[in-house]
Amino acid sequence: MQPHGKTREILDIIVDRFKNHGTPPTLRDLAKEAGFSSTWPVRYHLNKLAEAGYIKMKKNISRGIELMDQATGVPILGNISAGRPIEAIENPEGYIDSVADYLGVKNDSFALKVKGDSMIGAGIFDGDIVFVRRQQTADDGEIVAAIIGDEVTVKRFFLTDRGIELRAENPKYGPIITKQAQLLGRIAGVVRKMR
Amino acid sequence: MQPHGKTREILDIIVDRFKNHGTPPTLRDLAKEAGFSSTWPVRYHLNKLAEAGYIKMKKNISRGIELMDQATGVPILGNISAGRPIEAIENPEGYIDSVADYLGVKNDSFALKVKGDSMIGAGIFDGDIVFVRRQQTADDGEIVAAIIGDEVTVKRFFLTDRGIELRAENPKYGPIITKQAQLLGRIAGVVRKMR
DNA sequence: GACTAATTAGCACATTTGTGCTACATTAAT
DNA sequence: ATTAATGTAGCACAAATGTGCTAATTAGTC
Repeated sequence: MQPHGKTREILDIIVDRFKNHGTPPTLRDLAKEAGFSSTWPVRYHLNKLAEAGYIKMKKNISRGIELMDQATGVPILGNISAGRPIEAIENPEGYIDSVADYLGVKNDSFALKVKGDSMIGAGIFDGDIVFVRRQQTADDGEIVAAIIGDEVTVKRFFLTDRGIELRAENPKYGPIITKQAQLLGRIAGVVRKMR
Repeated sequence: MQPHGKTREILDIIVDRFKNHGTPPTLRDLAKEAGFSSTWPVRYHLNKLAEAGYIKMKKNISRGIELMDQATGVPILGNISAGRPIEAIENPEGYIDSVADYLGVKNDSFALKVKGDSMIGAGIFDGDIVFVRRQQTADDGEIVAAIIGDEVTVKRFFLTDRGIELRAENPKYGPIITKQAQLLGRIAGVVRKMR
Protein backbone atom coordinates (compact mmCIF):
# COMPACT_ATOMS: atom_id res chain seq x y z
CA MET A 1 0.00 0.00 0.00
CA GLN A 2 1.18 3.50 -0.79
CA PRO A 3 2.31 5.64 2.13
CA HIS A 4 0.22 8.70 2.94
CA GLY A 5 0.46 11.93 4.88
CA LYS A 6 3.49 12.39 7.06
CA THR A 7 4.75 8.93 6.21
CA ARG A 8 4.83 9.85 2.54
CA GLU A 9 6.43 13.19 3.33
CA ILE A 10 9.27 11.51 5.17
CA LEU A 11 9.82 9.03 2.36
CA ASP A 12 10.02 11.89 -0.13
CA ILE A 13 12.66 13.65 1.95
CA ILE A 14 14.75 10.49 2.10
CA VAL A 15 14.46 9.75 -1.61
CA ASP A 16 15.43 13.30 -2.41
CA ARG A 17 18.56 13.03 -0.34
CA PHE A 18 19.59 9.81 -2.03
CA LYS A 19 18.86 10.99 -5.56
CA ASN A 20 21.21 13.91 -5.11
CA HIS A 21 23.92 11.47 -4.06
CA GLY A 22 23.97 13.24 -0.74
CA THR A 23 24.27 12.01 2.80
CA PRO A 24 21.15 10.28 4.11
CA PRO A 25 19.29 12.18 6.84
CA THR A 26 19.58 11.56 10.56
CA LEU A 27 16.51 11.09 12.67
CA ARG A 28 16.90 14.66 13.85
CA ASP A 29 17.25 15.91 10.28
CA LEU A 30 13.97 14.24 9.41
CA ALA A 31 12.26 15.52 12.55
CA LYS A 32 13.29 19.03 11.67
CA GLU A 33 12.31 18.85 8.01
CA ALA A 34 9.00 17.14 8.69
CA GLY A 35 8.15 19.52 11.51
CA PHE A 36 8.47 17.27 14.54
CA SER A 37 10.00 18.31 17.83
CA SER A 38 11.12 14.82 18.71
CA THR A 39 12.59 11.80 16.95
CA TRP A 40 9.82 9.47 18.06
CA PRO A 41 7.33 10.37 15.34
CA VAL A 42 10.11 9.93 12.81
CA ARG A 43 10.94 6.47 14.04
CA TYR A 44 7.26 5.70 14.11
CA HIS A 45 6.88 6.51 10.41
CA LEU A 46 10.16 4.90 9.45
CA ASN A 47 8.88 1.68 10.92
CA LYS A 48 5.80 1.88 8.74
CA LEU A 49 7.96 2.51 5.68
CA ALA A 50 10.12 -0.45 6.60
CA GLU A 51 7.08 -2.70 7.04
CA ALA A 52 5.76 -1.57 3.65
CA GLY A 53 9.08 -2.52 2.08
CA TYR A 54 10.18 0.93 1.01
CA ILE A 55 13.21 1.15 3.25
CA LYS A 56 15.36 -0.95 5.55
CA MET A 57 16.64 0.31 8.85
CA LYS A 58 20.08 -0.69 10.09
CA LYS A 59 20.31 -0.91 13.86
CA ASN A 60 22.76 1.23 15.79
CA ILE A 61 24.08 2.81 12.62
CA SER A 62 23.92 6.53 12.03
CA ARG A 63 21.88 7.52 9.01
CA GLY A 64 21.27 3.79 8.65
CA ILE A 65 18.51 3.99 6.09
CA GLU A 66 18.62 1.79 3.01
CA LEU A 67 16.29 2.58 0.13
CA MET A 68 14.63 -0.30 -1.67
CA ASP A 69 14.20 -0.27 -5.46
CA GLN A 70 10.51 0.20 -4.93
CA ALA A 71 11.20 3.68 -3.59
CA THR A 72 13.70 4.99 -6.12
CA GLY A 73 13.23 3.22 -9.43
CA VAL A 74 10.52 3.28 -12.05
CA PRO A 75 8.50 0.05 -12.09
CA ILE A 76 8.62 -2.00 -15.27
CA LEU A 77 5.20 -3.42 -16.05
CA GLY A 78 4.52 -6.32 -18.35
CA ASN A 79 0.92 -7.06 -19.18
CA ILE A 80 -1.86 -5.01 -17.72
CA SER A 81 -5.43 -6.00 -18.07
CA ALA A 82 -8.10 -3.38 -18.39
CA GLY A 83 -9.92 -4.45 -15.27
CA ARG A 84 -7.08 -3.42 -13.03
CA PRO A 85 -6.03 0.19 -13.14
CA ILE A 86 -2.32 0.96 -13.09
CA GLU A 87 -2.48 2.01 -9.47
CA ALA A 88 -3.33 -1.50 -8.45
CA ILE A 89 -0.33 -3.19 -10.03
CA GLU A 90 1.52 -4.85 -7.22
CA ASN A 91 4.00 -7.10 -8.95
CA PRO A 92 5.98 -5.27 -11.59
CA GLU A 93 8.59 -7.22 -13.52
CA GLY A 94 11.28 -5.12 -11.90
CA TYR A 95 12.53 -1.59 -11.43
CA ILE A 96 14.84 0.50 -13.55
CA ASP A 97 16.85 3.45 -12.35
CA SER A 98 20.48 3.54 -13.43
CA VAL A 99 20.94 3.08 -17.18
CA ALA A 100 24.44 1.70 -16.76
CA ASP A 101 23.15 -0.93 -14.34
CA TYR A 102 20.31 -1.92 -16.65
CA LEU A 103 22.64 -2.27 -19.61
CA GLY A 104 25.28 -4.01 -17.58
CA VAL A 105 28.11 -1.67 -18.49
CA LYS A 106 30.97 -1.07 -16.10
CA ASN A 107 32.66 2.04 -14.85
CA ASP A 108 34.94 2.66 -17.80
CA SER A 109 32.25 2.82 -20.46
CA PHE A 110 30.97 6.03 -21.99
CA ALA A 111 28.06 7.40 -23.96
CA LEU A 112 27.90 9.14 -27.33
CA LYS A 113 25.32 11.54 -28.63
CA VAL A 114 24.40 10.28 -32.08
CA LYS A 115 24.46 12.71 -34.99
CA GLY A 116 22.88 11.89 -38.32
CA ASP A 117 20.45 9.32 -39.60
CA SER A 118 22.79 6.60 -40.84
CA MET A 119 21.49 3.98 -38.38
CA ILE A 120 17.75 4.59 -38.43
CA GLY A 121 17.25 1.05 -39.72
CA ALA A 122 18.61 -0.22 -36.42
CA GLY A 123 16.39 2.13 -34.45
CA ILE A 124 19.16 4.60 -33.65
CA PHE A 125 18.10 8.15 -34.44
CA ASP A 126 19.66 11.58 -34.47
CA GLY A 127 20.05 12.81 -30.91
CA ASP A 128 19.93 9.37 -29.30
CA ILE A 129 22.45 8.48 -26.61
CA VAL A 130 24.32 5.24 -27.27
CA PHE A 131 26.25 3.46 -24.56
CA VAL A 132 29.63 2.11 -25.57
CA ARG A 133 31.27 -0.83 -23.85
CA ARG A 134 34.95 -0.54 -24.62
CA GLN A 135 36.56 -3.40 -26.51
CA GLN A 136 39.19 -3.73 -29.23
CA THR A 137 37.42 -6.44 -31.21
CA ALA A 138 33.86 -7.18 -32.29
CA ASP A 139 31.83 -10.01 -33.76
CA ASP A 140 30.34 -9.84 -37.23
CA GLY A 141 27.04 -7.99 -37.25
CA GLU A 142 27.51 -6.15 -33.95
CA ILE A 143 26.89 -2.43 -33.80
CA VAL A 144 30.03 -0.59 -32.83
CA ALA A 145 31.49 2.87 -32.34
CA ALA A 146 34.69 3.55 -34.25
CA ILE A 147 36.97 6.43 -35.16
CA ILE A 148 37.43 6.94 -38.89
CA GLY A 149 39.71 9.74 -39.87
CA ASP A 150 38.74 12.57 -37.59
CA GLU A 151 35.28 11.60 -36.46
CA VAL A 152 33.39 9.01 -34.48
CA THR A 153 30.72 6.93 -36.18
CA VAL A 154 28.27 4.28 -35.11
CA LYS A 155 27.91 1.47 -37.62
CA ARG A 156 27.38 -2.27 -37.99
CA PHE A 157 30.66 -4.17 -37.94
CA PHE A 158 31.89 -6.84 -40.36
CA LEU A 159 35.34 -8.31 -40.94
CA THR A 160 36.27 -8.94 -44.58
CA ASP A 161 39.47 -9.91 -46.42
CA ARG A 162 39.81 -6.30 -47.53
CA GLY A 163 39.69 -4.97 -43.98
CA ILE A 164 36.95 -3.76 -41.70
CA GLU A 165 33.56 -3.09 -43.25
CA LEU A 166 31.27 -0.66 -41.50
CA ARG A 167 27.70 -0.72 -42.78
CA ALA A 168 25.09 1.96 -42.27
CA GLU A 169 21.49 0.93 -41.74
CA ASN A 170 20.08 3.46 -44.16
CA PRO A 171 19.96 2.92 -47.94
CA LYS A 172 21.14 6.51 -48.39
CA TYR A 173 24.63 5.57 -47.22
CA GLY A 174 27.03 2.99 -48.62
CA PRO A 175 29.40 0.82 -46.59
CA ILE A 176 32.84 1.98 -45.52
CA ILE A 177 35.69 -0.44 -46.03
CA THR A 178 38.93 0.50 -44.32
CA LYS A 179 41.98 -0.78 -42.53
CA GLN A 180 42.45 2.46 -40.63
CA ALA A 181 39.45 2.33 -38.32
CA GLN A 182 40.07 2.44 -34.59
CA LEU A 183 37.42 0.47 -32.76
CA LEU A 184 36.15 2.13 -29.60
CA GLY A 185 33.78 -0.57 -28.49
CA ARG A 186 30.41 -2.12 -29.04
CA ILE A 187 27.05 -0.46 -28.46
CA ALA A 188 25.46 -1.91 -25.35
CA GLY A 189 22.26 0.09 -25.53
CA VAL A 190 20.38 3.21 -26.54
CA VAL A 191 18.43 5.86 -24.68
CA ARG A 192 16.11 8.25 -26.47
CA LYS A 193 14.31 11.23 -25.02
CA MET A 194 11.14 11.85 -27.01
CA ARG A 195 10.74 15.37 -28.30
CA MET B 1 43.36 13.10 -13.38
CA GLN B 2 42.17 9.61 -12.58
CA PRO B 3 42.76 8.36 -9.03
CA HIS B 4 45.14 5.46 -8.56
CA GLY B 5 46.08 2.89 -5.98
CA LYS B 6 44.53 3.23 -2.56
CA THR B 7 42.82 6.45 -3.56
CA ARG B 8 41.01 4.62 -6.35
CA GLU B 9 40.20 1.74 -4.03
CA ILE B 10 38.53 4.04 -1.56
CA LEU B 11 36.53 5.75 -4.30
CA ASP B 12 35.32 2.37 -5.51
CA ILE B 13 34.16 1.41 -2.04
CA ILE B 14 32.21 4.65 -1.74
CA VAL B 15 30.61 4.37 -5.17
CA ASP B 16 29.61 0.82 -4.43
CA ARG B 17 27.85 1.86 -1.24
CA PHE B 18 25.94 4.60 -3.01
CA LYS B 19 24.93 2.47 -6.00
CA ASN B 20 23.32 -0.05 -3.71
CA HIS B 21 21.31 2.76 -2.13
CA GLY B 22 23.01 1.94 1.11
CA THR B 23 24.35 4.09 3.89
CA PRO B 24 27.58 5.88 3.01
CA PRO B 25 30.65 4.62 4.87
CA THR B 26 32.18 6.22 7.96
CA LEU B 27 35.87 6.98 8.09
CA ARG B 28 36.32 3.88 10.19
CA ASP B 29 34.35 1.78 7.72
CA LEU B 30 36.66 2.90 4.97
CA ALA B 31 39.76 2.35 7.08
CA LYS B 32 38.64 -1.19 7.79
CA GLU B 33 37.70 -2.04 4.20
CA ALA B 34 40.82 -0.48 2.72
CA GLY B 35 43.07 -2.12 5.28
CA PHE B 36 44.11 0.85 7.38
CA SER B 37 44.42 0.83 11.13
CA SER B 38 43.66 4.50 11.48
CA THR B 39 41.38 7.09 9.96
CA TRP B 40 44.20 9.41 8.95
CA PRO B 41 45.11 7.64 5.71
CA VAL B 42 41.45 7.62 4.81
CA ARG B 43 41.10 11.35 5.33
CA TYR B 44 44.29 11.80 3.37
CA HIS B 45 42.87 10.03 0.33
CA LEU B 46 39.43 11.58 0.70
CA ASN B 47 41.06 14.99 0.45
CA LYS B 48 42.68 13.98 -2.81
CA LEU B 49 39.36 12.75 -4.14
CA ALA B 50 37.74 16.00 -3.12
CA GLU B 51 40.47 18.05 -4.82
CA ALA B 52 40.04 15.98 -7.97
CA GLY B 53 36.32 16.73 -7.92
CA TYR B 54 35.06 13.21 -7.38
CA ILE B 55 33.52 13.82 -3.98
CA LYS B 56 32.63 16.60 -1.59
CA MET B 57 33.22 16.36 2.13
CA LYS B 58 30.74 17.90 4.56
CA LYS B 59 32.35 19.11 7.76
CA ASN B 60 31.26 17.78 11.12
CA ILE B 61 28.67 15.53 9.53
CA SER B 62 28.80 11.79 9.96
CA ARG B 63 29.15 9.88 6.71
CA GLY B 64 29.28 13.32 5.11
CA ILE B 65 30.45 12.22 1.70
CA GLU B 66 28.73 13.54 -1.39
CA LEU B 67 29.40 11.87 -4.72
CA MET B 68 29.80 14.06 -7.79
CA ASP B 69 28.34 13.00 -11.14
CA GLN B 70 31.84 12.40 -12.36
CA ALA B 71 32.11 9.46 -10.01
CA THR B 72 28.80 7.73 -10.59
CA GLY B 73 27.49 8.55 -14.03
CA VAL B 74 28.56 7.64 -17.53
CA PRO B 75 30.09 10.60 -19.40
CA ILE B 76 28.27 11.74 -22.52
CA LEU B 77 30.76 12.67 -25.22
CA GLY B 78 30.03 14.79 -28.23
CA ASN B 79 32.69 15.04 -30.88
CA ILE B 80 35.97 13.25 -30.52
CA SER B 81 38.86 13.88 -32.81
CA ALA B 82 41.18 11.07 -33.71
CA GLY B 83 44.24 12.73 -32.27
CA ARG B 84 42.93 12.50 -28.75
CA PRO B 85 42.20 9.08 -27.36
CA ILE B 86 39.04 8.66 -25.31
CA GLU B 87 40.99 8.60 -22.08
CA ALA B 88 42.02 12.19 -22.59
CA ILE B 89 38.52 13.62 -22.89
CA GLU B 90 38.19 16.12 -20.10
CA ASN B 91 35.03 17.98 -20.90
CA PRO B 92 32.13 15.65 -21.61
CA GLU B 93 28.78 17.22 -22.44
CA GLY B 94 27.37 15.82 -19.22
CA TYR B 95 26.79 12.63 -17.30
CA ILE B 96 23.89 10.21 -17.37
CA ASP B 97 22.93 7.83 -14.62
CA SER B 98 19.26 7.72 -13.71
CA VAL B 99 16.98 7.22 -16.72
CA ALA B 100 14.06 8.91 -15.01
CA ASP B 101 16.19 11.96 -14.31
CA TYR B 102 17.45 12.13 -17.87
CA LEU B 103 13.95 11.84 -19.28
CA GLY B 104 12.54 14.22 -16.73
CA VAL B 105 9.79 11.92 -15.50
CA LYS B 106 8.52 12.20 -11.96
CA ASN B 107 7.86 9.66 -9.28
CA ASP B 108 4.50 8.42 -10.46
CA SER B 109 5.56 7.40 -13.95
CA PHE B 110 6.12 3.82 -14.99
CA ALA B 111 7.78 1.79 -17.72
CA LEU B 112 6.41 -0.79 -20.13
CA LYS B 113 8.17 -3.63 -21.86
CA VAL B 114 7.18 -3.37 -25.52
CA LYS B 115 5.89 -6.47 -27.26
CA GLY B 116 5.56 -6.67 -31.02
CA ASP B 117 6.86 -4.69 -33.96
CA SER B 118 4.04 -2.25 -34.55
CA MET B 119 6.19 0.82 -33.84
CA ILE B 120 9.46 -0.03 -35.54
CA GLY B 121 9.03 3.01 -37.78
CA ALA B 122 9.36 5.19 -34.70
CA GLY B 123 12.43 3.29 -33.54
CA ILE B 124 10.59 1.32 -30.86
CA PHE B 125 11.37 -2.38 -31.11
CA ASP B 126 10.23 -5.58 -29.48
CA GLY B 127 11.72 -5.80 -26.00
CA ASP B 128 12.37 -2.08 -25.63
CA ILE B 129 11.45 -0.34 -22.39
CA VAL B 130 9.27 2.74 -22.86
CA PHE B 131 8.81 5.30 -20.11
CA VAL B 132 5.28 6.56 -19.66
CA ARG B 133 4.50 9.97 -18.20
CA ARG B 134 0.95 9.72 -16.96
CA GLN B 135 -1.58 12.10 -18.47
CA GLN B 136 -5.20 11.89 -19.54
CA THR B 137 -4.84 13.85 -22.76
CA ALA B 138 -2.32 14.02 -25.59
CA ASP B 139 -1.46 16.23 -28.55
CA ASP B 140 -1.87 15.06 -32.12
CA GLY B 141 1.13 13.02 -33.26
CA GLU B 142 2.45 12.17 -29.82
CA ILE B 143 3.30 8.58 -29.02
CA VAL B 144 1.18 7.28 -26.19
CA ALA B 145 0.41 4.19 -24.17
CA ALA B 146 -3.27 3.25 -24.01
CA ILE B 147 -5.48 0.41 -22.90
CA ILE B 148 -7.68 -1.02 -25.62
CA GLY B 149 -9.94 -3.81 -24.59
CA ASP B 150 -7.78 -6.01 -22.44
CA GLU B 151 -4.29 -5.04 -23.44
CA VAL B 152 -1.86 -2.15 -23.41
CA THR B 153 -0.54 -0.78 -26.69
CA VAL B 154 1.93 1.88 -27.69
CA LYS B 155 0.82 3.91 -30.69
CA ARG B 156 0.85 7.37 -32.22
CA PHE B 157 -2.13 9.45 -31.07
CA PHE B 158 -4.58 11.48 -33.19
CA LEU B 159 -7.94 12.98 -32.35
CA THR B 160 -10.59 12.72 -35.10
CA ASP B 161 -14.32 13.40 -35.29
CA ARG B 162 -14.93 9.65 -35.10
CA GLY B 163 -12.98 9.30 -31.86
CA ILE B 164 -9.39 8.52 -31.01
CA GLU B 165 -7.15 7.23 -33.78
CA LEU B 166 -4.13 5.19 -32.81
CA ARG B 167 -1.68 4.65 -35.65
CA ALA B 168 1.02 2.02 -35.81
CA GLU B 169 4.35 2.89 -37.41
CA ASN B 170 4.55 -0.26 -39.45
CA PRO B 171 2.78 -0.76 -42.80
CA LYS B 172 1.77 -4.24 -41.65
CA TYR B 173 -0.76 -2.78 -39.23
CA GLY B 174 -3.71 -0.48 -39.87
CA PRO B 175 -4.91 2.31 -37.60
CA ILE B 176 -7.29 1.72 -34.72
CA ILE B 177 -10.21 4.12 -34.35
CA THR B 178 -12.11 3.88 -31.12
CA LYS B 179 -13.95 5.79 -28.44
CA GLN B 180 -13.22 3.19 -25.80
CA ALA B 181 -9.48 3.69 -25.37
CA GLN B 182 -8.18 4.62 -21.94
CA LEU B 183 -5.13 6.81 -22.24
CA LEU B 184 -2.36 5.95 -19.80
CA GLY B 185 0.07 8.65 -20.76
CA ARG B 186 2.62 9.77 -23.26
CA ILE B 187 5.93 8.10 -24.00
CA ALA B 188 8.74 10.21 -22.58
CA GLY B 189 11.56 8.01 -23.78
CA VAL B 190 12.90 4.60 -24.74
CA VAL B 191 15.70 2.40 -23.46
CA ARG B 192 16.99 -0.54 -25.45
CA LYS B 193 19.47 -3.16 -24.37
CA MET B 194 21.28 -4.48 -27.45
CA ARG B 195 21.11 -8.21 -27.97
C1' DG C 1 -19.86 12.01 24.59
C1' DA C 2 -16.98 8.17 25.90
C1' DC C 3 -13.40 5.17 24.60
C1' DT C 4 -9.75 3.26 21.99
C1' DA C 5 -6.13 3.60 18.68
C1' DA C 6 -3.01 6.49 16.34
C1' DT C 7 0.24 10.06 16.63
C1' DT C 8 3.44 13.37 18.84
C1' DA C 9 6.44 15.53 22.89
C1' DG C 10 10.29 15.42 25.86
C1' DC C 11 14.47 13.77 27.67
C1' DA C 12 18.42 10.97 29.52
C1' DC C 13 21.99 7.69 28.00
C1' DA C 14 25.49 5.04 25.58
C1' DT C 15 27.74 4.69 21.14
C1' DT C 16 29.17 6.13 17.07
C1' DT C 17 31.86 9.16 14.58
C1' DG C 18 34.46 13.32 12.76
C1' DT C 19 38.53 16.09 14.31
C1' DG C 20 43.32 17.37 15.95
C1' DC C 21 47.69 16.31 16.84
C1' DT C 22 52.31 13.83 17.01
C1' DA C 23 55.21 10.27 15.52
C1' DC C 24 56.67 6.61 12.32
C1' DA C 25 57.41 4.32 7.73
C1' DT C 26 57.98 4.29 2.91
C1' DT C 27 59.02 6.07 -1.56
C1' DA C 28 61.10 9.34 -4.95
C1' DA C 29 64.37 12.63 -6.24
C1' DT C 30 69.07 14.68 -6.21
C1' DA D 1 73.51 8.32 0.96
C1' DT D 2 70.55 12.45 2.15
C1' DT D 3 66.65 14.86 1.90
C1' DA D 4 62.03 15.86 0.96
C1' DA D 5 57.57 14.26 -0.19
C1' DT D 6 54.28 10.90 0.36
C1' DG D 7 51.71 7.64 2.93
C1' DT D 8 50.42 5.26 7.85
C1' DA D 9 49.73 4.48 12.85
C1' DG D 10 47.77 5.64 17.24
C1' DC D 11 44.94 8.01 20.35
C1' DA D 12 42.23 11.43 23.07
C1' DC D 13 38.22 14.50 22.74
C1' DA D 14 33.84 16.63 21.77
C1' DA D 15 29.91 16.45 19.09
C1' DA D 16 26.56 13.88 16.57
C1' DT D 17 23.30 10.35 16.71
C1' DG D 18 20.40 6.02 17.55
C1' DT D 19 17.78 4.03 21.55
C1' DG D 20 14.44 3.50 25.53
C1' DC D 21 10.97 5.01 28.17
C1' DT D 22 6.83 7.70 29.89
C1' DA D 23 3.38 11.00 29.17
C1' DA D 24 0.59 14.12 26.49
C1' DT D 25 -2.22 14.96 22.50
C1' DT D 26 -5.10 14.12 18.48
C1' DA D 27 -8.04 11.36 15.43
C1' DG D 28 -11.33 7.81 14.69
C1' DT D 29 -15.27 4.86 16.12
C1' DC D 30 -19.52 3.39 18.29
